[in-house]
Amino acid sequence: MRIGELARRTGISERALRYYEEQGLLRPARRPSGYRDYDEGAVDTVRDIRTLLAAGLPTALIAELLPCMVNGTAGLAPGCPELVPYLEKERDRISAAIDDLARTRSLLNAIIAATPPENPNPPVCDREPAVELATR
DNA sequence: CTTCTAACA
DNA sequence: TGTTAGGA
Repeated sequence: MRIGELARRTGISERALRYYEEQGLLRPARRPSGYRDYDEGAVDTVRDIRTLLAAGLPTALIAELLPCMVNGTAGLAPGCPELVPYLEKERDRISAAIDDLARTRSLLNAIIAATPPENPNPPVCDREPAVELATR
């Protein structure tokens, strides 16, 4: 399929798809016309790329990881276990990030729970709202 | 009409 | 990343 179809099927802009190729994340074949030619697997690969990027993994690591997670099997393909240490490091970083967010959520929950609705005597705050608050 | 590369009021 | 120019 050409880039337009892949973009539609993944919801990722053509611009981003070309950028991923530039970063070594995708290696589409080329047609005589020069148009990129993606195989069906590209759809899933793009999903993995988005997931990994969203989690904060560096593109360089993702580029090495993708070819190591071939078929739908579990574990890295043979000849790839050297990546495990890096993956463990990313996993630990993500765990720490999750913990930080959980603390933030707890703090907000405490504030929300301790704030009575329709506060008749609001705390002092003379500043104007920075943004229009939705009234719904 | 679709895609390509290169570049940025 | 978006967008656009200038081509194929």
